[in-house]
Amino acid sequence: MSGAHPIVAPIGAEPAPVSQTRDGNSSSRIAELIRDAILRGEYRPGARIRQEDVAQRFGASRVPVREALRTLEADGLVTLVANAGAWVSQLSPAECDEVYQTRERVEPLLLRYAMPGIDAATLDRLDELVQEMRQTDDVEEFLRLDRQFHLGSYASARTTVLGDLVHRLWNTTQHYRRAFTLLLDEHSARVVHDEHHMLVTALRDGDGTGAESVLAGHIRRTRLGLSRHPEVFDLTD
Amino acid sequence: MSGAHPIVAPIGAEPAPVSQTRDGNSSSRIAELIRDAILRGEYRPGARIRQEDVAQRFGASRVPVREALRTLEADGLVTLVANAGAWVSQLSPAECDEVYQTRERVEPLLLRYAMPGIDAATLDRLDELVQEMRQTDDVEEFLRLDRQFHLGSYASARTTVLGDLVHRLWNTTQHYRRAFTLLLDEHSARVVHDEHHMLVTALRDGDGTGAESVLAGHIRRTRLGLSRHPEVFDLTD
DNA sequence: ACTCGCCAAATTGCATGCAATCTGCCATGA
DNA sequence: TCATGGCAGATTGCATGCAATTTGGCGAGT
Repeated sequence: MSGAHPIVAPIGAEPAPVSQTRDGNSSSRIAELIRDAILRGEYRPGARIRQEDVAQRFGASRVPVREALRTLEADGLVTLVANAGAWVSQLSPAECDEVYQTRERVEPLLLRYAMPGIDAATLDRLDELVQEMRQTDDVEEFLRLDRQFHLGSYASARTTVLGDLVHRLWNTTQHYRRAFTLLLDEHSARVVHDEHHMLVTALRDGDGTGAESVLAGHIRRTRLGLSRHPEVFDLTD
Repeated sequence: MSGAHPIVAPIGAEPAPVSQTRDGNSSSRIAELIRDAILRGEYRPGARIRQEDVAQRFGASRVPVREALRTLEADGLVTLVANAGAWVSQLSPAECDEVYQTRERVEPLLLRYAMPGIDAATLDRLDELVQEMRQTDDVEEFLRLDRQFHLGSYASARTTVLGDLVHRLWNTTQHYRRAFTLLLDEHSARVVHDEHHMLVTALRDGDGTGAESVLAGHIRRTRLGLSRHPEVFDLTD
């Protein structure tokens, strides 16, 4: 995520490079591959990541792997300890709560940035996603759709730092969303779907304040739900 | 900043390493040195950073320098372009506005986290800083005191991600705060000082909501001030 | 049975060197 | 005069190899 939107196209004292992020970069590629593996749940929180393993797996030497791990550390997905190694980051209940409180304040802002760019086609697509979420029973499928729904609602925001920040917050809490989704009873699930629907309705009505408020409440509800299920953080791997 | 508070002490499937961040790490050390140089203004926005130069300057090879640059890229202080090089990041007016809007929402939250830990001694120290800011005429001194004041008011917050996030936001806007401070007329400066004083008063009264609101307004005022001075972003290096 | 200290294997940290790519300048031609 | 192509120097990207540190188990001692 980070690096996807460079803070600025470098224009400097010295001639600016062409801004074509070729990304033929081995370390960027590896960072993305490890990130995906973590988000998919292939690497689980607390699991150790050995440089040599990753290097061999992706056909590179340990140097670009180390750079990728630095990137992921800053993303909050990996915890590095000098001379000891790298582990997939874990969140304590308090830390997860912190991330959700941050999301509660920041995502409505990002949504506001996105609103001018949300057209009818986007709204229809969001409605579709709400329906698909209502119909699926598969946790992984739900997670994928939920992510598509929310990040999709932000997609038209022409931001640089804020979009990246929200992506990071989503990534660091991905595991706990997965565990929490498993615990959703039918009533809670219905509330979630209704809130999604209310969000789309507010967006369709051009009600920015309403949309912000629905979204904040939605995140808040999830945060409170998580705080009632500390067992989500027991990683009996 | 990032890495100072690992998301969590790694406790995992495999034996957990001792959490003593020895930081004898060459790349961490170099990241910090470059970060300081950027914040001091020694490297200016848009300036190119050559790996070999940094390596020689700090007595290391290019490998740890590259890792440090990756860290700083994720911090938003450096922009990397594959096969071309590293530049000190620049913010466009729109991006800076974005960062300030984010701060406006996030810093009051961090302040709320900090409040329970703010004792009388801290409040006295904050008052002292307000006085010192009133008295100084030196821009660098003011910047230093202002940073101490605000980050100091957050210091007792026992957070992990939120504290780091705020530090990052402060760092990426440091150059523009410096340029903006130069433009402050006497009236605006007085308003700033008064707001600082109001913040301490609210904190002393245990008025959390008031403190949050003063802080949000303070950041907002600065943001609007910046938007009236686009020349701050002309980097005639 | 339990603790402590030590040693070999495993792993990380980094310097070196070479290949790939880009930058900036100069020659060539319109 | 200006645009274009291409080459040499400079710079980045990465594989290799070695030194430093940690890990985990074994044995001595209590």
